[in-house]
This record gives sequence, C-alpha cells and structure tokens, in this order.
Amino acid sequence: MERIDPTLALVMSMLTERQRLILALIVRDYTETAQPVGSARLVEHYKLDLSTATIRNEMAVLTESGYLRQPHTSAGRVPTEEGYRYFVTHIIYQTDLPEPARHTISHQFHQARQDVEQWMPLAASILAHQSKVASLVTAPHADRSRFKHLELISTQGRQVLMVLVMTGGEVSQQLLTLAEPVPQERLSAAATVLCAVCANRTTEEIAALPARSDTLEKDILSLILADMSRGEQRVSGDIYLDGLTNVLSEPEFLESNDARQAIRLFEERSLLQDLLARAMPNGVDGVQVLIGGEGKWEELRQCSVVLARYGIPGQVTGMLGVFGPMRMAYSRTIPTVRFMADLLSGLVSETISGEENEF
Amino acid sequence: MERIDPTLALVMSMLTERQRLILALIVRDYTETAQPVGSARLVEHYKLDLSTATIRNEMAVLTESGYLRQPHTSAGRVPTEEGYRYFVTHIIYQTDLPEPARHTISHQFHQARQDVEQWMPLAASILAHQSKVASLVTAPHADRSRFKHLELISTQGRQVLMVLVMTGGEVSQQLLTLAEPVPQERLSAAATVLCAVCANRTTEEIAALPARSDTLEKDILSLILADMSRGEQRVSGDIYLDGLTNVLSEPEFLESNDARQAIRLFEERSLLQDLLARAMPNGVDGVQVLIGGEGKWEELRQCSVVLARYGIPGQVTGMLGVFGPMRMAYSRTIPTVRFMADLLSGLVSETISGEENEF
DNA sequence: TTTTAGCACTCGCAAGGCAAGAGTGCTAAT
DNA sequence: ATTAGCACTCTTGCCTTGCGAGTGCTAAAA
Repeated sequence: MERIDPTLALVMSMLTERQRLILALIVRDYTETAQPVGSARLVEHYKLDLSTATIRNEMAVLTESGYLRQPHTSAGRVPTEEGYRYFVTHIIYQTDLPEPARHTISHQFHQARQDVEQWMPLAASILAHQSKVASLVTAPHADRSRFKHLELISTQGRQVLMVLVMTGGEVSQQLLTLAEPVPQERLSAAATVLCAVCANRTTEEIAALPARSDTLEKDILSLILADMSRGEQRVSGDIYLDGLTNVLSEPEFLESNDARQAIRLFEERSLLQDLLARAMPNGVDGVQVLIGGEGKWEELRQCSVVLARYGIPGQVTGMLGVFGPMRMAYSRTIPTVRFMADLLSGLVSETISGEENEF
Repeated sequence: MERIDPTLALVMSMLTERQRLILALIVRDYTETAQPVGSARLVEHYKLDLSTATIRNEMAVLTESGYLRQPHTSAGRVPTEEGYRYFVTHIIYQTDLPEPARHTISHQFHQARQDVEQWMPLAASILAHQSKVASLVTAPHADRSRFKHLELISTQGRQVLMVLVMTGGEVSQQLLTLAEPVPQERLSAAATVLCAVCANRTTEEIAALPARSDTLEKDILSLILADMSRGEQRVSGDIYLDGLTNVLSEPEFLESNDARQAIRLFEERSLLQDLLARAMPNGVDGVQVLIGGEGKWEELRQCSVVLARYGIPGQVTGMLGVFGPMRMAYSRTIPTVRFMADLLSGLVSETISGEENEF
C-alpha cells in the first residue's frame, strides 16, 4: 500500500533494479530446478546480502504486479507468463550467444558446408542440442522461383517421372501417366524443347508464353506450371524436427495431458504450418517468442516457442526455432535461435545470390 | 504335476486348442485394456462356457510354461515376451488385413499416385493411423544406381551447386567450391559433356572410363563418383517417422523411463540405421517382429518393432514398419505392415522396372 | 524510511493404519 | 475332467496425523 502503487508499476513496467534482479534469479532458478523458489533459497543460493524478509516483501510486490505467483500458500514463487515476458523483453533480449558456442556451431556447419542436403537436418540437430529442447527448421522457400531444368524419364508403359529443377536448387519430382506410351527419345526431345523455352523464366512468364502446338509439350507445360505455382503457394517446404526427446523428459510433460497435445501440434504438419504462418506473418522480423500460447493456441498453454525467419526477405526465406516447456532457458535459446538464423541466412544468400546477380 | 509335463509343453509348443484360445484372449484383452486379465473377466467378457476355476487351471499351466506371468499375487495375468511370440508366430501370423482397410489404404495411395515425393510421408502417415502406433518408412535405395543427368548451377563466385539425378529418380545436391570462378556457360558445357559420357552407367563403369583431359571435367567427375558411391553405401536414404504421439499416450510410457529412451533411439538416426541393419540383414524377407528388444536392444525392453522390407530385392529396396509398446495389437499391425510393404513394392517396381527393361 | 527478526498460520506431502476388493490356488465334490 | 467353495494374499484407496516449508504480518532496529 504505502510502497508503490502496484497498478502504476504494472502499466509502466517500473520495477526497481532489485526487483528485476529478484525476478531474474527466480526465473533462472526455476528453469533449472523446476521447483518453486522460496525466499530462503534465493538468499543462500545466490549469496544475496539481504534478509529473507526483504526478499519476501519484494516478492509480494512482484506477485501483486502479476509477474510471480504461488502454486499454493506454503510454496515458493513461480514466474507467470507476464514474468517470463518481462524477463525476455526487458532483461535478456539483447544478450548475445557466448563465443565458445558460436565457435562450436560455426565449426559444425563448416564441416558440412558442401552437403546442401544436410544443412537443414544439421541445423535442427544443433539447435536441439544447444538449447536442450525440441527444434524445428523449415527448408528455405523461394517466393518467386525460376525454371532451371526439366527431365522426363520414361519408366513403364505410359508412366513418366518428371524431375523439375528450379534456380536456387529446389527439386521436385512427379509421376505422370500419359494418355498413350511415348518412347524415351520423344520425351527427351520434348524436355529439351521445353527447357529452352522456359529457361530462367518465372511462373508468370511461362504462363504468358504462346501455347505449344505439340500436344505432349502442351500437357507437360501445364503440369510444370501447376507444379511451380504449387511450390510457390506452399508456406514452406519440408520441415525438420529434432530433439523431441529433450522435451519429453521435462517434468511438466510427465503427467500433464495438454503437454502431449502440444507435441501432436508438431507432428501434424498442417497445424504446424498454420502456427508458423500466424506466428510470423510476412514482414515480421527478428526473434519472436510465444509464451504459453499467448492466448491464441490452447494446446501451447504450457509451452513456449521461439521463432525466427532466415534467408533473404522477399526472395528466399525459411523459419527455424525451438519448442519447449514455458519454463525454458530463454537466456540460452533466444541467442541461439538468433545466431542460427543469421548463420543460415548467410549460407542461403551465398547459394542463391549469384543467381540473382545474373539479371 | 499330474496334468502335462510343463517342460514338454514348452519345448514342443504343445498347447491344447483351449490353451491357445485362452492365451489369444488374454493377449487381446490386455492389448485393449492395459490391465492384467483375471479369470472372471475372461469368462464373462468373452462368454466362455467354462467356469473361472477351469480357466484358472489353464492359466496356471500357461504361466508354468512361461507364456503368462502375474505382476503380483492378487492380480490377473499378463503375457510374457514368450507369450507374445507364441501369439504372433502360431496364432495370427497368417492373418490378412481385412478388405475394408485394404481398400482404404489403396484409395489413399491412388490419390497421391502422381506425387512421388509424397509417397514416403504418406506411407508413414497411413501406417501410423492404421495401426495406432508410431511408424517409420525409409526411402527406397538402389543397390546399384545408374547416372541419369547432371546439372551445374553457378551461384556466387567460385561456388557451384551440383544436382545429380539417378535412374530411378534419386536426386542429390551438393555445393562445391572451385579453385577459381568459372562462368555458367563453361559449367553448362562441362555438364553436357559429362552427361553424354556417363549416361546410364553405373559407378564401376564410370570409374573405369579414361581420365578426362579437361581439369574441370576431371574434378567434377571425381565428385560425381564420390557422391554416387556414397549414395550406394548408405544403408538407406531419408527416414520418415509418424505417429510418435500415438505411442506417447500409451500408459506404459507415462512413467517408465526406459520407454522414453526407446523414442530417443528413433530420433537418433544413426542408432536407427544400426537397428534396421541388424534387425533385417540382407536376404531376410517377410515381416520381422522384434518383441521386447529380443535381448539385443536394452532400450527396447518394453517395446516391439514390426519391420518389413519392400521394393525389388537386389535392386531397389527400403524398409517400413511400426514401433510401439510390447502390448501392441499385433493382429492388426503385422497384416498392415505386410500389406503396405507389398503396396510400396508395387509402386517402386512400376517406377523403375521400365528403366531396367531398357537394357 | 528501509530493513530485519520473530512468530503465528496455512497447506502440501509423506507415513502409517485400516477396510475393501480382486484374484488366486487348493481341496473336495460332481 | 470340471467346478463350487473357501481361505489366503496383496494391491488400492482412503483417512488421519505430524512434519516442514514457506508465507505474511507486526514490531523493533538501523
């Protein structure tokens, strides 16, 4: 009553330096031990030069302000969602990943530099191991891709395997069934013609081309168009997950039922796509932190998601991030996600920028 | 004592028809309810025309023979690993998947027939949904693949993206860094030359070719060789998982710690590769059932794995299967795995048999 | 005005005891 | 060969109780 108007403190985020310290320590201790933090533990474990009574008073303020809560009367304090949010936005957001970790990650990536197909699973694996939670990485996806090459492979009878290569290295395969059998030579000829016609063109440019007189070529062309626009509409390509077991062993996932629902969200790709699209709409940049579902995702009530976009905005982008219990080591995961996003951005721009420069 | 020599019964698998029935019912009931099955429950729930005492006598025999056990004195019976094994090998192994399920699966696959890239994830998804446990599918992998096409894409400065297409439709990408910048026209020319030289040849045949005089072509050729042999050595390509959440909600996974270790086995791809290789060495055919790790895999003590190979033996093969608690509905999963393996075999042979016929 | 010692109070949690119930094995009768 | 009956065992749920952790408040000290 006589100290600080709690409403004022809430609205203006006006915490004293000491209150911020106590909040930070409680968040830190709770993320490590998963046990509610009491005043005595705080004093003795972090060598605070204060009495437990003083801590209790400060904790009472933080509780009134909505940053802490008590599971029950005779337990210590636990951060609320607002508590985590304050911690993330006002205390550790700017922290950089420490040099040793940066070095380790760079090194691991350098070793796999050549092997493009390993980039995404490797990124997911590193993210999971570094942050000790589950990770997800979506393959980079071009907003507008250009035709590079077409391959038509006769397999059996009327069946043909079509392999489409885009600038930027995206590859898609499709199995066609033609109206009648066509010899391989004829297919190769058609592919050569279409390659020449479509080379380096976008979906729109190909669509605007005059119709082919040859029936086979015409049919294939329409399939190419369909495939390309399908690729462009997809929010993201493949999704790589790793480290789900890290999350499973967390205590909050042992009993709680809705924690398992959260994992379901990550298995059901369509739901995940929706989550990504809504959490990071176009134009949003930087690291996004969703704490406890933010009221929008009921399944994520006990979980947090840290997301970032990587790549070249407007050209080729993907997303990566981590997923774990709300009680997550944000001071570790946020810098890690940011660093990995920058790193992948570098790799992607190296791979495709040459392409773009040709124009 | 005065009934049947239990050792004899064990060694010769000599169970009476009634004992087999009781074993089957206990397995069935236990897989459904996850509760130990008592004599009373068996009689009333399955309308047996016997008294509970008779059932108890038979259950005592089955227990002495090692097919059943009691978690504790006042509980019902639970199948042992030997019990499951007997059930699988002597009771339901030949069962076919019922027609409605076959129809559903075929239908789902027919719809995605065109989209080669969707086959594996679709197979994993169907397997998981049909059998209500976790599923895994490895991409088909050619023992000896033949070169089909090469694409060299200049990206930036000395960096080049190499896209390699094999007969059978396997595609691999690799990022190279050349000693010095090379214009795209030069790269395309080299690719065309190498395409002509290597077309339809195996790794061995390409290795036996006379060395190229051109340095660039020579370097690329050695990279192609490395990539192709790497692809051949790999036990299997990508691995698709699905339905892990099905397994997570099973009661034995709630508390047990080593159940979570089992899931770790499936996340760590290298461990999984090892498991697959050892569980299904070359030449082994048909559906393999690993019950409780079979003494070889400590992590799988509480779990079972049902595996089958698909494809064309000696040419292109992959594996698929399911993973779940030992208390699994084998009568459902085994026919499902068998059916799916046959179905994928059909698809794969359609895709590649034409290729092979060209020779 | 801020900090701290002291104290009463609350409440979760583990331990112990008890009754109920489930399921068995054995024996004797059918 | 089967079954009814019964004594026995052991889990499970429930209740009680005591302990301990942690708090908030008040009054004194800095």
